[in-house]
Amino acid sequence: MQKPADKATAESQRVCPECGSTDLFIDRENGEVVCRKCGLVIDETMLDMGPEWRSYTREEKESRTRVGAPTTLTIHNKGLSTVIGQDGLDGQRRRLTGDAKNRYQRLRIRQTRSYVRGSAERNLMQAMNDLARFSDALSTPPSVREQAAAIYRKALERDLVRGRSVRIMAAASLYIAIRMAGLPRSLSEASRICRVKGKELARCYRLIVRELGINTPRPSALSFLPRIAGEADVPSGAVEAAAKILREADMKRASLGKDPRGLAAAALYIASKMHGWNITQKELADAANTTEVTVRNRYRELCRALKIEISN
DNA sequence: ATGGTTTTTACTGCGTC
DNA sequence: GACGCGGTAAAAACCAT
Repeated sequence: MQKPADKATAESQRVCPECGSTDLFIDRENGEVVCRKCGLVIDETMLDMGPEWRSYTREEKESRTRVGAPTTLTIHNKGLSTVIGQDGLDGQRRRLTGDAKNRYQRLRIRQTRSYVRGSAERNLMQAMNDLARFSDALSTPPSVREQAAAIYRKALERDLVRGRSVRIMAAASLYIAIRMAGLPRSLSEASRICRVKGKELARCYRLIVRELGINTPRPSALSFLPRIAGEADVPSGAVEAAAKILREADMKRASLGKDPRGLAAAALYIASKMHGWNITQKELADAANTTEVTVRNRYRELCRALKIEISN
């Protein structure tokens, strides 16, 4: 599914494929390389936390229906379904003999018995389509998209999709994959870009996570730093400083239960202030998609918790 | 449903450019 | 006066029970 570590070797002189910037941020915390300009995650060593399609032992592997790694999960099938007509004519539009008619009748029955599968294929086709668009819009790396596809297939298998919108379930699968990879994307962001209702996205997200027993780590404020910094035009030196602040805050348990984006914005605010760069709270709040008030509150808390003071 | 926590909305006062 | 900042109260959103 994904290659292990063969390309984690030389990330020194890389260029962002999205915007061409060479200003890449190597986030050792998450093992990612992130473009400071546009926030694209270029490379990440993703943990495959996929629930069941991974096999740990030989017997397990052999008991799987899909043996070995599938080439890709993002293609619904190879277009190999066939429909058997009912008009009692053969390929040359001649009448079939009674014998042949019976044979085809049986075939048709067998095929309609597998109707579930046919419908599942249609469903998958639609879902993979949406998934492709969404992952494109959210510029997620291919591995995440694969993961999302796997999650969706699993959800479909478990009959979680019935009665729900394919679009939303696809978006939810993608968002889960994003969370599993620890990418800096918020739910509201995902819902905006995928054009689905945030509430419903959250519902489907929870449903899948619960039913499939996936555990999604809380998004780290660290992972949001490069993006917010880029959007607010904070000098990149501030990112490291802010990261330091956040790590310390984590250590002191000062960041529990707080929105990571607000934390990241506040840390950047402190960092830039200490360096004499003037970035306003509003700019950071906008970049982080939160409010001034939240930035202020986090700012205050961080200062108090870390006992650092800004001269001013 | 309910209560606790967090974020948002809206408004105010203060200092400075 | 507009702007950035700090603070607060109340509403809304969220989460677990």
